[in-house]
Amino acid sequence: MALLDNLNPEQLAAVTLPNQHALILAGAGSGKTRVLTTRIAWLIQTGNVSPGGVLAVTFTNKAAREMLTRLSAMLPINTRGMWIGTFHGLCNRMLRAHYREAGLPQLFQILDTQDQAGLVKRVLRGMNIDEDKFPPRQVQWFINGHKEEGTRAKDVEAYDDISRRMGEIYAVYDEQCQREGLVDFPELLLRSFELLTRNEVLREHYQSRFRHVLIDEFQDTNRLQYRWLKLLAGPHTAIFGVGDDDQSIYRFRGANVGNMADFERDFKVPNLIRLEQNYRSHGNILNAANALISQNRRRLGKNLWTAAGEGEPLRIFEAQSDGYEAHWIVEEVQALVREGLARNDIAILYRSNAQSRVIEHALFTAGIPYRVYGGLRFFERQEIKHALAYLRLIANPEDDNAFLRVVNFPTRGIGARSIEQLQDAARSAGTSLWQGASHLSGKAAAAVGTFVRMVDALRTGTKGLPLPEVVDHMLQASGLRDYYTNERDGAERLENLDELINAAAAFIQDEQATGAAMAVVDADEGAAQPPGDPWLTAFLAHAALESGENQAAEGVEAIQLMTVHSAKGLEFHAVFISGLEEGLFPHEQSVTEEDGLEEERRLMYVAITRARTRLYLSFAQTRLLHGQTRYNVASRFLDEVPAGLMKWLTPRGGRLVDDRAWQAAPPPARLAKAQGASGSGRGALPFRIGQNVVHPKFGEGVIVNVEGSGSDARLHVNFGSQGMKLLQLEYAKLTAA
DNA sequence: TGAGGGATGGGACCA
DNA sequence: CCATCCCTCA
Repeated sequence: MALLDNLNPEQLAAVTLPNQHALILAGAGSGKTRVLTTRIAWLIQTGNVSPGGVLAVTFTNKAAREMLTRLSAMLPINTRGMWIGTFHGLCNRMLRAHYREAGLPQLFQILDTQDQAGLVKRVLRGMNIDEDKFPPRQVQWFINGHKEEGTRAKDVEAYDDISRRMGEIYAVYDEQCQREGLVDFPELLLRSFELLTRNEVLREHYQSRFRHVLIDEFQDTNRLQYRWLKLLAGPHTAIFGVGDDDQSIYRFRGANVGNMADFERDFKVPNLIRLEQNYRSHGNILNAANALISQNRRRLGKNLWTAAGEGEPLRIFEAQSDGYEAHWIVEEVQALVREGLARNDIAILYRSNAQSRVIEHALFTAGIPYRVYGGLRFFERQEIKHALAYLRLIANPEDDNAFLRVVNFPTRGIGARSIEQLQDAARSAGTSLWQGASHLSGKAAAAVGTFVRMVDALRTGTKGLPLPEVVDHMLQASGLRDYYTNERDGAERLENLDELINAAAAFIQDEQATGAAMAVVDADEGAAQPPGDPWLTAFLAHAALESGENQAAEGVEAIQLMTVHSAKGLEFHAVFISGLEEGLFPHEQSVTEEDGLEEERRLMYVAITRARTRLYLSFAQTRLLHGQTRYNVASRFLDEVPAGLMKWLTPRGGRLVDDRAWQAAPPPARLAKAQGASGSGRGALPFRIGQNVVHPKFGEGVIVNVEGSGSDARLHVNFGSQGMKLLQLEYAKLTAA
């Protein structure tokens, strides 16, 4: 069968397993996605299952899209009836189809993280709670944490005053969501879970429908997601879990690697297959990764190998400062590009976003195109959020969040005072702000009334129009377009608003092709047409569920800059891992966390395994972080890679810098210029190593070493009986003896 | 209402 | 250092 050509024995075994539960331990670069999609295609082609009997879950929309694309290339089938998507996307689909049973309004809307934070703040104010004692962020974390454990407000364990109060806030928050018809991300899952738990008929319907449930990135599932899967699996359902415990790097957002072991135990999984042949990296890179990860104690165990040769050694570079490190990276990048390597096949990775600035600066100065991943995405931009708020009001005027966001944007003379009156009116009448508007009197009533009439006109005026035209009309009538036209730096925002019209058009096109998100018109669930515009509702859900990474301009061929986290799943010919310093990578906060160091090591493992042929590791002796210079020790991860695999580009071990070293290697001219005044005057320390000095408190001592330079310099001074002290030159009152 | 000052805090991510 | 938030003041 052509489908199975070119699979290795383990892949083949996984793809053609009988209808039983299976756990596939898929190492980095072992063809995981291929196995998943081929498995689905094989199941369908051999008549084991119909497309409608398949449910496949991923974590990102990108992964879901990729699966669908590959699948339709393999099989001439309509993917419409298949349930392939993210956990949240599939839960949304289920809740749309059974909104009544789930206790939701038909047009419920989805809150993203920002919206949720706004609502939490509103609830806190409404309850007259001190935001210093209950920071909105923590409240949000509390609520989401409990939802992800499957715990409702009434079941929250109150072990002290704080947690009791938090529980009360949680309850009020949920009431408010229910009143406004809003559902946050964890709520999508919890609602869907509760729906299946309580409704036996539905549960059995889905259990018998889905004969094959497949899960990508099993190591990233949280507890609720695992329980959801367990609930969905009926007596005739085979679960096919694919994951890699060594690549579990999302514990901080609730992922529970233990789910893999639990799955094996709970379902007495008869098939455990390891995919250990790596098709991505050269031997030295893999061996480095293997050696590093073998330091972790809690592993299911796996060892990658490759048929490709050893390849090049890892290249290690020690820089004197973060600026040097960036400069060196740029030089290497230029050399690689000169050799003919495509720029987008080169990635520069870092542990935290703050590191990107220096690197960007160096790339920019050298005129090298680059692209930074992360940051604000399309649907998170303020102008887009504003536009979406108007659309939400068209779909559902009871949406207080949307109402508050745009009632006075663009400004129309509705100040804090009027809004307060409106909120009071709504609260005492027990209604939404929209309804509360009719209870107002005086000046506020007039201004708010104008707004309400405008939105009403918008709704009636766009009824029946194609979605892109609805958006276009809204941009005009709301005044958003005018506002950004007159705004000084509004050009880009204006472009984004136009892009929103395109996004709406593209959404409709996609939907007509695949029909994935339009659960409301999903015939086999028997849902009736909703009263509003179903396209608008679906588009709003899409905007909340899909952050819009793909809306970003692809741009020219550019160097890829990103955190190690966002590099997961990607691969490049050449990879730079920068900032390999204790405290940064591994991150300092990780050492106090349980399993923290192991997670950092897994993160490093992910980073290493991104590289196909060339891998650079670098660190800097000094780094400007949070406005002050930090003096670094090389990351322990460098010691955990066998020395034989590495080639040091700088002399090994000369970690501390003295003033002569600075003079021997002056900063490159370009960099010095870029750094301005701070680049000058280096090396001109008033002290030298070996000099005798006097300190007012410690007495006489001798300088044994110098770190850094200029005002950042730190001196190691041996004060004899007083011990060795590390003194910041700027503050220490030292005088020559 | 909105610009600007001052305090504050700073790990990583997707839905 | 930098971004963000809140508060003040014109």
